[in-house]
Amino acid sequence: MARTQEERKVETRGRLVAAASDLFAQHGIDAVSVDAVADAAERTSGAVYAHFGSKQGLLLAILDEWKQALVSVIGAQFEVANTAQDRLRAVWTNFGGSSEGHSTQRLLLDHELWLRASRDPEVATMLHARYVESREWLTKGFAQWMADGLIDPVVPPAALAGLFKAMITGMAMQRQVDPEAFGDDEAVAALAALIGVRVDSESGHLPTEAAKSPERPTSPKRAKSPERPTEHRRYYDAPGAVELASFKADVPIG
Amino acid sequence: MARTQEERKVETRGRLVAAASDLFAQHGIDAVSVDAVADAAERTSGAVYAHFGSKQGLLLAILDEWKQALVSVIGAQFEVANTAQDRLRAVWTNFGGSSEGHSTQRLLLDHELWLRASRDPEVATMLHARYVESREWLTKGFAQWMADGLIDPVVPPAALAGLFKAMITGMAMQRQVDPEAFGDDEAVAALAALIGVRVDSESGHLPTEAAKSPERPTSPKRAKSPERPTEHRRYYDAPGAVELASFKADVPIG
DNA sequence: CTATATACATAGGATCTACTACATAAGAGG
DNA sequence: CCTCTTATGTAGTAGATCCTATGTATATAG
Repeated sequence: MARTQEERKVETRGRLVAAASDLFAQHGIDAVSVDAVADAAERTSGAVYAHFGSKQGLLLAILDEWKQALVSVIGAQFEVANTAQDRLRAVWTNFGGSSEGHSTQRLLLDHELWLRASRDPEVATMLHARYVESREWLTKGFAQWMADGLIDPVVPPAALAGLFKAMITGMAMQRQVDPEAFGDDEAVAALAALIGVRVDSESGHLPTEAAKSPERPTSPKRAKSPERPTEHRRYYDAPGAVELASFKADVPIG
Repeated sequence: MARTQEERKVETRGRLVAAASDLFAQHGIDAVSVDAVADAAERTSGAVYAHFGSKQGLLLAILDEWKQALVSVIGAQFEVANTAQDRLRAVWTNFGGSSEGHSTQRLLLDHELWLRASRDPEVATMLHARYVESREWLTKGFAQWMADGLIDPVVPPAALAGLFKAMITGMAMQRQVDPEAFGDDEAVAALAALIGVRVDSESGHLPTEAAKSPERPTSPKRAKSPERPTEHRRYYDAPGAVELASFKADVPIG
């Protein structure tokens, strides 16, 4: 079986990155030796240094590899369900809810990287880029939802994207150490409150976008009765309100 | 200067724990050697092993030491301001807002411990205990606020405590890597939405508790007009609603 | 004042790890 | 086939780290 050198190279690189991701997530970066990674990839440490130059280089390669994969995953989740509540639930179960298997590994590795980024500028730069990308993606989604009248968030979409990710991450962390802190329903309710999901009080469901979209085309001012003093403040009332375009960075979910 | 042996022992133990906390937070647990800790405490590694038996033991001792300190800090923050909005702002600036100095170190060490807890059951047990304690404390506070009619959260107080901490932690993380993701105002707005701060629409302030408390003594059902289909769901409408007593654990802020 | 126990210091061993030269095998090109 | 280049394997080193065994000075007790 004659394989081209390029193929060989690509495969081992893939093997090494995959093995490193798994091991780093499972045992922590510092607890995993370069040799262990190479063994798991059925290669040797020589290959690691030929490809990445150092253990740090391997780490950065992992980060680079992740930029795309993540966005597409969360994107898919957002499109399957068609009530907003169900979408939130899907996202939550996928990224924070299930406390075993893949999503936990993702969470652990993400935190490992976060910690390193807080101390190593090089890692910080790459992680920041990843966050920015995912934030922009989420921002667009939320802006569309707003335009469709599906949601009525307390902050503008750009900030909403960051806060949404922050909330998911925070909730996932909490659940990891203390599973009884809150239930899935409460988690979803909290997310709903943040993004201001409009709920049909009878069905508990959001109208479908097709039916609703023409009704509120550009997120007009909500007709609120001035005599209700306990209404939540909306972002367009708030003094610190900012425009969508003024935001530049965000944090991804995985 | 004749010091009793007990005094000597207590002092070195304190020195070691303090030095370890600082160094671990600053450089990460794995990057700090036992000798480095001892040096910083002006002792030797022998003292470390005499006191804690292992590096892990030192870690657990740090966790133990922290259980109290934290609760009192956040407690103080909650009492200084008297509008709910200002209290939220105070908590946020103290734990997540400022991206330098003490609060960042706390954040880093907290994450370091969280990561270890996710892999080491022994650490997990202690961290869990710490979370439980702080959750119970927060729950009481929120329950009181609800009774005073200050807030109208989307979930019951017990879950609210966990979600509140989750949100703060998540936001602080986000800001660490991407400071431009959202502003302080948006962060506070998000917290306000979660806990359902009642805002006087004219002043933007919550009435003082003294003035408000007699008015709504036990968080009665909010008079909501049935014809407003986009109202947020409240926890007492939700199917997964749970009683306060059924919650047992929570996550501390520091 | 002597004896014992305590709290910490000192020195070193065994192990591990990131990384480096060098070796080898296999594809690429003529 | 014969050479050049590339991808990976092999072996070894220097340094760091956790921990142990033992020494020592100070406090406490009789």
